[in-house]
Amino acid sequence: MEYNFREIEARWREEWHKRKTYRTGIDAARPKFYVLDMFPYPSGAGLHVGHPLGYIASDIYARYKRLCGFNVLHPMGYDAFGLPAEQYAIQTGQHPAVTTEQNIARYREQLNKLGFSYDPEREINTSDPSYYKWTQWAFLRMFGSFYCRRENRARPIEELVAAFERSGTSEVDAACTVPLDFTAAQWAAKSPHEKDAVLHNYRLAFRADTMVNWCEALGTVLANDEVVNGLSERGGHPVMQRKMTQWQLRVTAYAQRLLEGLDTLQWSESLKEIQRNWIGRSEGAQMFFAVEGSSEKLEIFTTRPDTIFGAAFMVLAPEHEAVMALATPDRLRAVEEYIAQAKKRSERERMADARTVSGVFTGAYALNPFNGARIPIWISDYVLAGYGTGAIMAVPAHDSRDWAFARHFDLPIVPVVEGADVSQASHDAKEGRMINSDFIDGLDVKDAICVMLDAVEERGIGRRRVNYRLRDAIFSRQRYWGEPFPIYYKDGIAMPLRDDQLPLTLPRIDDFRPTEQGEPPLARAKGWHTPEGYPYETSTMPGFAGSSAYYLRYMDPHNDRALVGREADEYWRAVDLYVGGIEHATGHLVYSRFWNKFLYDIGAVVEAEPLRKLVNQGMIQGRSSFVYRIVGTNTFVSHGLREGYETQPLHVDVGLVRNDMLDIEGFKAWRPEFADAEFILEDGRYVCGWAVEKMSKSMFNVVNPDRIVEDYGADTLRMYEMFLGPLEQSKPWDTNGIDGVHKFLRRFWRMAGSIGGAPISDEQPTPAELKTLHKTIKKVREDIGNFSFNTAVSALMICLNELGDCRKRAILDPLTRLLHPFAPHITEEVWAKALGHCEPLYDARMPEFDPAYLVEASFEYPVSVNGKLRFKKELPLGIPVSEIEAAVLADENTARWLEGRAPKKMIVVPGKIINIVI
RNA sequence: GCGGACAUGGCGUAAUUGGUAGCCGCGCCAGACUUAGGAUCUGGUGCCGAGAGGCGUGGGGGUUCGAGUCCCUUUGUCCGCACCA
Repeated sequence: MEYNFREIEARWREEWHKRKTYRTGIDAARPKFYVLDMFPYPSGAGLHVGHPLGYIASDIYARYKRLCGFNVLHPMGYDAFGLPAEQYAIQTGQHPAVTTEQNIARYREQLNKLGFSYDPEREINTSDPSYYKWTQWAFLRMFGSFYCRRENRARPIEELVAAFERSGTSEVDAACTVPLDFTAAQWAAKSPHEKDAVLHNYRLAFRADTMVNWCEALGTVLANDEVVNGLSERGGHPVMQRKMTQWQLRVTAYAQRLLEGLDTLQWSESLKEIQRNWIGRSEGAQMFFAVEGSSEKLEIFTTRPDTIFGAAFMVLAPEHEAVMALATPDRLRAVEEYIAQAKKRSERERMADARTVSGVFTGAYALNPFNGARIPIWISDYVLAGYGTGAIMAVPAHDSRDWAFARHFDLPIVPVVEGADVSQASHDAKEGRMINSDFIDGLDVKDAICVMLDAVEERGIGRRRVNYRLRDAIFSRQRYWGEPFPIYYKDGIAMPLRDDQLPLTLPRIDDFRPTEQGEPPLARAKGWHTPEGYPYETSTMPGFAGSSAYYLRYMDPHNDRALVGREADEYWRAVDLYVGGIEHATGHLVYSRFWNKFLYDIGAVVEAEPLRKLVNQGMIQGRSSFVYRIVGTNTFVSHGLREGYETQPLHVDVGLVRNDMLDIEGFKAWRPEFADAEFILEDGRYVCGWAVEKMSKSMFNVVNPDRIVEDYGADTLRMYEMFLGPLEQSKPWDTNGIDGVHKFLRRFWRMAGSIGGAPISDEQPTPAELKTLHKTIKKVREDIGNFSFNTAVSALMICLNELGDCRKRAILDPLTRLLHPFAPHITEEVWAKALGHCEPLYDARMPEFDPAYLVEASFEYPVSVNGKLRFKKELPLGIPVSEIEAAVLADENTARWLEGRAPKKMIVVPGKIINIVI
């Protein structure tokens, strides 16, 4: 009987649904295992063949863990808020809630066809009020908290207020936007608005003026990770720097813990490194420079306090607030012009000419705090307002950017580290001996830094300081399709809703554009205010809000009293395996860790780092096909014959190409312009060219998984996606190879599944069959453990090759279990129908190894003579070296290779190699 | 510019982690069967050479009895960060 995958797969989809096979609950008797995928944003385009790669890998792992006896939580849901649905709504008038619901239905159907073992009752949707209630709830907790540096955790804001009332800022050490200093009396004297502003300076979710990435085309601000090369990640629109009042999350308060936590995670080193760079910790000194003729001090940050005697000039960012006050009257106009020009330039323009040196002198001078030397103060956009203090001391001899600036404006370049020719380039390395540097002359750079840090603190010039590149996350978006803030405004003060007022649901509106006054679309909603008439916040939360704690919600998705109940949290605790793309390295994976650390601080969850192991699947690229049209004609020449013609390559839909051969009739029907196309064939066929490109509609290289499932079945698709190459590697999709995997499943079916062939026998397997089986079990278990699914699939194929035709239960039973994670439908069918098991395969345990057949029981020693490998000698494991030597010398092969000569020595590495030197 | 990863047949890849390079699959070649197909099965397939044999893991050098694997150097590809003081 043929392998009818359509019928088999439909049947088991139905059975799993009916039996609620993958329903998961707390089971204290079994160890738990939590396997999670990064949930998708349900875009209108549906899935292409690249999307399920990670889902297939995680499902294989989840099923494997179940077979090993674990209680596996393996859920799926939808990250449903987001910009594309809203953009689509603006264009078509279709409400995002409607399109999102349609898209989710489509995704669910597509995923369901792939045989994933998700618990359908745990599906979540971030745009569902019962879900975003808890996003709002977490936001309110952050709003009501500050970060106590002394306890190194978040504390209720009421404690801070109490401290202010008691003693002002004197006993407070808290993360803040701007350091403040006031007494209890001064606090008491503040107006409600002033007190509110002070508290926002400390809240973990707060409103403040800040430089933001403003995207005019999208009409919203964007977070740093949503801006790529000065363009918006979504849509690629230009992004400007602009000062605006925005909600923010004080992620910087957690910078150090986010950094340290990385060491406890089983993530790839490269991903950890990306996060370390993103957090960007640097140690140095904060120093104050007096300004000539002014009582104001200029505050700078440097990692190289040792080079202060080489400070030739100071540079301020154009946005620095002291700039206008510093500029002397004769320089004022030049300074103003420069600032105006800098403001006009978009982030992208600024980056584009990063190498062009520009700046103006302010006319003012700072004084070197060590020797009183006059140092001219300049402004330039190579100094960023957002990092450090927005001001630097420039040491052109030892910083390449300062060097370029000094060269351009002909400023002095004084070396303070020995052995550098600073006329050609700066000497940036932190090595060498100090010169021209007063009391630190002769010291090594590293020692000089330490001595200088002490000197700076002793003399009251400044203090040691750690700076982070990480910025606070801008948390409001001027959009409609996101979580509403549970905030209303009373006399201009942001007030939180009470927990029992949650969720604050998103009102229906039908025009999604900003208002004429430039307010967000929510300002159009009628009745968008509290019952008392106080207006609600009109911004909504950004995409990462809903995805920051979703893994917790899966543990307890229907709980309406807590984000996650205590019992569920303590049982499931953390995600044991998280699979997703590397593109979330600096976005979701930073925000999630921050969010969770906060929840941990307030006692809402029990784990500080809940994403224990992370595997990044590679991207599936497209494999585009080309036809070659002879220029000026409608004639197409086959790939191998195009030399000698002037041709223009045209993308052709990969659906019209099979094994690189063009379906000519299909091609003619594809586009009216090709209806009368003519072809120059090679060997009677039209061969297409190909190239690896991003999988996208415009390249006509999108492969839809539905079609693969239709043609080959889900089991084939699953195995082939794994077979394509290492999970973590990017690789192009190429349908060409899929027959090999499909053939394998057909052979398995013929061997184990088909009814009507030879009966399944209870005969004892031969030692060779058993050895093959156990070798395969060992290999597949190891490979799944290492996420090396491609080699696991190979091992299964080899197993069938070696077994030939074997209808023995003792072989087929374990083999079916072993194959099940990869090809769940066919194995269920074989298990129940051909092997006649009554209990579900789902509950079956993996067979234990039979030690008698372990491959390690013996070892094939490679024997080399004078370094040339000659043969392999199979010997039992664990015998002493002397016996190995004797056995090898007695071997007839040895005699042959020695050719009568006596061995000078033997090198025996137990379990490795035997070398004879003659 | 800085940081990271990678480089193996016509193609995707594998290599007991320092031990006979090329497993498995695609493609290709030959054969069988055939209702002629983009089905199935069997065998072959790194390169050069008629053969013996030689050469082969981007290039060059090194360590080692032995290197795809380790070290140095160089070239190329991909990714991340990019005036971060």
